[in-house]
Amino acid sequence: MKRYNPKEIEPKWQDEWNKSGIYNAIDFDPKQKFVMLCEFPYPSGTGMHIGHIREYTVGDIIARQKRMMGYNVLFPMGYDAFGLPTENYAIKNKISPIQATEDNVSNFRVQLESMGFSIDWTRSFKTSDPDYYKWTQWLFLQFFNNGLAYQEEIAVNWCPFCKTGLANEEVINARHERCDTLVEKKLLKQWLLRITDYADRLISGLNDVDYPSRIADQQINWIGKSKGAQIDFKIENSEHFIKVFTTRPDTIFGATFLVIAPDHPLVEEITKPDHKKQVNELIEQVSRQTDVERQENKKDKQGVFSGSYAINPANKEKIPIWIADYVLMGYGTGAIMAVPAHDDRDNAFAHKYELPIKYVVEPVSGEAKQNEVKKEAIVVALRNPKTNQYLILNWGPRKERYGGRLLIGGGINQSESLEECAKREIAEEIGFTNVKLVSALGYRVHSHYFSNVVNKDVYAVISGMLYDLIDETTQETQLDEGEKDKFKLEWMEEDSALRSIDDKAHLHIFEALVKNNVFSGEGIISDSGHYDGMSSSLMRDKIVSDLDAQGSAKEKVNYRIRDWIFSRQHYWGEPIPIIHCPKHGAVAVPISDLPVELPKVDHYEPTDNGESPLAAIDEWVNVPCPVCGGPARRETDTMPNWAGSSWYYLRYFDAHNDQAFADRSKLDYWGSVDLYLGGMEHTTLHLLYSRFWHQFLYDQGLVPTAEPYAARRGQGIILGPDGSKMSKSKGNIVNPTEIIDSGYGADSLRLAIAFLAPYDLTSPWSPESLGGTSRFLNRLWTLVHEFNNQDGGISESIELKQVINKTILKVSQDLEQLGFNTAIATLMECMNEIYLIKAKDSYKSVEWQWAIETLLKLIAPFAPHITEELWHEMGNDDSIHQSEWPKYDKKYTLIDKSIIAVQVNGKLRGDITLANVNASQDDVMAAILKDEKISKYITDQKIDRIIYIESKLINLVIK
RNA sequence: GCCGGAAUGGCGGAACUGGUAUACGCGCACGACUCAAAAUCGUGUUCCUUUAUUGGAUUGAGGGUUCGAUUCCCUCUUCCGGCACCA
Repeated sequence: MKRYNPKEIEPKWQDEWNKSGIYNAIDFDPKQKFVMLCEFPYPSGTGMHIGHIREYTVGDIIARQKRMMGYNVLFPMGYDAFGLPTENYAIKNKISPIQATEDNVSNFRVQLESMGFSIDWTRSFKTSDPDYYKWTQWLFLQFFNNGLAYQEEIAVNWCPFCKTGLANEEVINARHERCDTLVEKKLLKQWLLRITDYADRLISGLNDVDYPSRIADQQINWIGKSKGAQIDFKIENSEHFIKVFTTRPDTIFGATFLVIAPDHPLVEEITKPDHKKQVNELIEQVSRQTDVERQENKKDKQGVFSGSYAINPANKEKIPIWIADYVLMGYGTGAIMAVPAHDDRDNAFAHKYELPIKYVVEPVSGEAKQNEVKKEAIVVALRNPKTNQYLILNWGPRKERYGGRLLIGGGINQSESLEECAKREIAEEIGFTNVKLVSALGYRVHSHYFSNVVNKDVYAVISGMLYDLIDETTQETQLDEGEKDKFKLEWMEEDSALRSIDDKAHLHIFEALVKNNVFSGEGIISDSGHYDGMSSSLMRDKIVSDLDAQGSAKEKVNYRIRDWIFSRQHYWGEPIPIIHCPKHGAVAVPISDLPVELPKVDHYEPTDNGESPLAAIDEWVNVPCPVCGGPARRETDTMPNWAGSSWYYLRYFDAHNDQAFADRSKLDYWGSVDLYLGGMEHTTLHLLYSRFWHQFLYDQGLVPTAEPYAARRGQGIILGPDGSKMSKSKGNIVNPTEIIDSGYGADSLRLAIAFLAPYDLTSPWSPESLGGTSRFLNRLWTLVHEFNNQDGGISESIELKQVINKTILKVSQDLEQLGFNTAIATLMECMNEIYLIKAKDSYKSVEWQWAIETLLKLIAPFAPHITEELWHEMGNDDSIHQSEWPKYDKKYTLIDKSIIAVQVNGKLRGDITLANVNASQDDVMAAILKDEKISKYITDQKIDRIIYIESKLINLVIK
């Protein structure tokens, strides 16, 4: 018998497929289309890594199965070729980036083919092809012509290692995501794309696509929409207003000062002469700070008083204007109203500079009920300073509406001060008389609860206080006889008290007093004129509309996302197709002159001065203005490497069109991508950028769909065998080419990688699993060869039909949900069972022929080479990959006998087997009583209840 | 701090809308074949107890709902990812 040798059969079939072109997609085919897209690779010098293999293997499995299911599948591949790594690689090796790209691309192509991916190579391209980037430039001009691409001088994130400006999305923890270098700020004139105009659409569009919530949430998070109000505060003795953005306009009566950013345009205007020195010092100090230092100094906020005051438009009060580093010019309006009572940062700042704190929101717990008894009350946290413990009253087990552990509390008597009340309650309930007030909560707490003392619903407005116990001598308590034993006293440390207090209002008071928490939640408005008593959510709408009526506020939505910085100061990218004319400003390069090709030069090293290396090439830079023909200069910045990938999927629909980025009829046919696989790290980069481009193109009527990708799945990272991220320095990199060459072959690798874990899960690579998958393929090989060598014997096996049909059902279901690991497990199980069946009987028959061919088809998407080989060895002439996906026969997937689990009081005590599928409860009970092993658990017991789940389980409840 | 996700044998992981936890694979142990090894095949493999039978425990921890919870609810711990002086 011939041995299974992947090295022999895999290249053979790869060649065969290449020649026959069976994987090429057909435009306008009447079959239903399916676009299976995987993120195209960046052709680096190091070749493909295992992460690529995972993504493309999974994409290939789906593409192959969909093809067998009768879809017209487009499974394309290209190369994301522009960008820094190639440029750096070329500089280092002293070759041109064009050459470096060619070399790397052909290397990738060989690797991709060695995996047997069913890619339509006729539609392949790389983003650095002038034929391709012509259209990237053309699309950029659509943005430009619609005012969505603009130039501005701004402080950009500058990577000193890569010597280029970066988009916010490329900066992770103040470092460049590619090279991990700390970024600096540099003032440069940059091209930007107005992605902020699409912020809302990028959020709402997520409702129309099938993305996992972790991806959608991350994008929503990144866009950072927050609803609030913009409020104008008039500067005293000035015509100017300071606009502040706040999400909590309901707290405006608590605004005791304003803070503006050090780089706010009004700083000079409001700074009084005798404050100038301090203000300038602050500005200088802040400007020296790097982002990292700013992060570190977060806790210690620096600020100075400007000397000016503003008028709070809500109550016309005069409040000081401060300048401080914790307010950022880059978000909102660069100015805030500070409400130290209800904001952590403002609170810290107010404490540091001794600014007033005014409470205007009071928390509420419980729900208001009809006919509540309203009362004023106090709650006291009593501390023993010697032991640092707090007194808790234990009112017995916590019931639905009363009991549990509480602080000391009680109602306030008429004409009694809070302190008198507190002292009285402590004395009455506990008996301590020598206590001292430590602090009182600045606001009250509203609590709706049920009192079992008066047997009524109570609405208490509670003042909280913290007392120290000075003298532990106990005096007789003055409780009534009945009340005495109602609670026990417990002394607790702070932590256990926080965990033990059962009532929300008491807990809030305790936490606020002991931990000095700032209350930033919702509640009831107080100390705010005629708004008192409103809920904060109602107040929020009311105050904005009232102030709006005076013209000093309006509703406002703010976004965290910034416009996309689109300039790069590098050679290896698409030139931005703009010509700067002294008379006409920035002028678009006419379409007939596209593409603006990169000049072929010897030196293209980046510069330190923020200028692109292209700026030094005079003969390329100096061109006539397309409008007036006068002397003008080309834009010398290039596009980021996210440009080419923002629309590449559309190009696959019509890859070689030189009249348009793609023909409209082909765009209409292929529509949007049906399934898009890619890395989680692109969620707020490429995935967001390309959705933005696509939405814009849709608005321009250039594409037929509103969203580019109907469904997206993010892939988990494959870690090194040691469980940590693969990296050169750790030496734990797994090289796919080595695995193929070692003799396991592509099929074993494909199986191992798909079997490893669910696609979206990060998990470590285990080299041993290749042994398992390769054993599985060997068993398949043996099965078919033994079958082919049999001569005669007839077998009719219901069992065989059942096994195969159940496998068809399960594998089809699993693939639908991208459950590759469980699909393979099912196939392995199927193989095990087939071996058991075949051991019982000779198996040359029509039925076995069908069973084995079906099994081959089910395995074909996972292991395309070996199945194609065996398919042909069984006498088929066509390709298995063009055969039809098997359908299951329902008759053989149903259960034909029942094994019923028997539980007694929920504990498994055995099982009984009945021939009848729909056995009644009485049948089952009869069988149980006959079964000694099980019935011993129920003899002499009264069966209280029987729960019977047909053909599955019976549970006998015994008292 | 905020938003996601996760926690199941020695390891990767499985379990549909609550219904026999640990499928499948790896690893390990023993056996067969072999002079021997590898490969292959067979058997076993959650843990504790026991020679075995048996019994008991078990899905990060604690509580709840239920006849029954890996699955639902509450509290907490740890880990991973994202955001973060965002007003």
